[in-house]
Amino acid sequence: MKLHEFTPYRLSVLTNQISSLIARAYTDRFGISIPQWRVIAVLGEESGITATEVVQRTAMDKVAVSRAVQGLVKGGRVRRLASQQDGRVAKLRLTAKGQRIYNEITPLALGYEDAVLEPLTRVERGYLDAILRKLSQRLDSLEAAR
Amino acid sequence: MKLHEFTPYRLSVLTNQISSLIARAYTDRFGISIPQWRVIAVLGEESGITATEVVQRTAMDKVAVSRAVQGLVKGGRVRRLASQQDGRVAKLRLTAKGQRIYNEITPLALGYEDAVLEPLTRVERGYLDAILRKLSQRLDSLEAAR
DNA sequence: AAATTATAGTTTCTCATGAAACTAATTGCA
DNA sequence: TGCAATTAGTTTCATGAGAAACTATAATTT
Repeated sequence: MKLHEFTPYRLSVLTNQISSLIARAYTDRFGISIPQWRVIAVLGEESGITATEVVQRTAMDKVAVSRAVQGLVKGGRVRRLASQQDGRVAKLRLTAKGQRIYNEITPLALGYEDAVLEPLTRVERGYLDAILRKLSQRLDSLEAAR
Repeated sequence: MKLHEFTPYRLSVLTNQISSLIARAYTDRFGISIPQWRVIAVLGEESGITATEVVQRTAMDKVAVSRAVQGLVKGGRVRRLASQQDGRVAKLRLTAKGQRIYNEITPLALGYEDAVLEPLTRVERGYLDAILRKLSQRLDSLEAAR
């Protein structure tokens, strides 16, 4: 049993390295956390969705979404709009300020992705995509089976 | 910008899924955390090393190692031996109980690895290994450059 | 040898996170 | 209709993690 050959361990170390690299950039330049960035990203893709829909699209915990949205609302980056039909839910939209962050942060994020993937060949990138797709599906079914 | 196509995001979600699957198994069956398991794993590979050497071999934070070791000592799984030559350091060894956990947990861990990687072909596994190797190196150099 | 600097490891403080409990509103059903 | 069961979202509570400060020892400099 060699820890450094154990795939879950290798994945974990690598992912933490990538996440903290990117998290630092987000907090330094925009003062937002990764959960907040994820919320902005999905609202930038699709506006007017509810917190529950954000949960479904991001695999985030609902508590995490709740807190991220709270912070974004406080910072004037997201607006909450009470739904007419259902008193429990609120539709979420980026404010102009939120939209501006989305516009600025997107190329930054893609730049980091490029920087990280830089050493991979085109073929390796294709495999990476296929592998991630298969493993995600696999984990979903392992979780479902639990 | 599609979040679900963003590689760092995909890696992060996948890794968290794998980690919590495995963490649950460790805590349920052995009452140890992932940091504690990592310490056990390196001590199982190489006995008598110091906490600092554990830090170097695991990419863990030294605070995390300190706490993990504390818990393991308290649980009678690890023994601390003051060094003769250097009053600051302690050599760490698995106790018989710790060794037993190592022996039992290793096949369990490898079983999880197999279960997770099951949908990948032999070729994909080879690529995964190469990709992880390259990306880890890449992240090390991105961190060094910071 | 005394004073400075470096190293091993721990403690403290602050913040993030997830599970469970909770509130408020809605839906389903007797 | 009215009561039970769901659902959306928040709050509380218990952990866990990292940064910085701290203690004790060792190495280096003068």
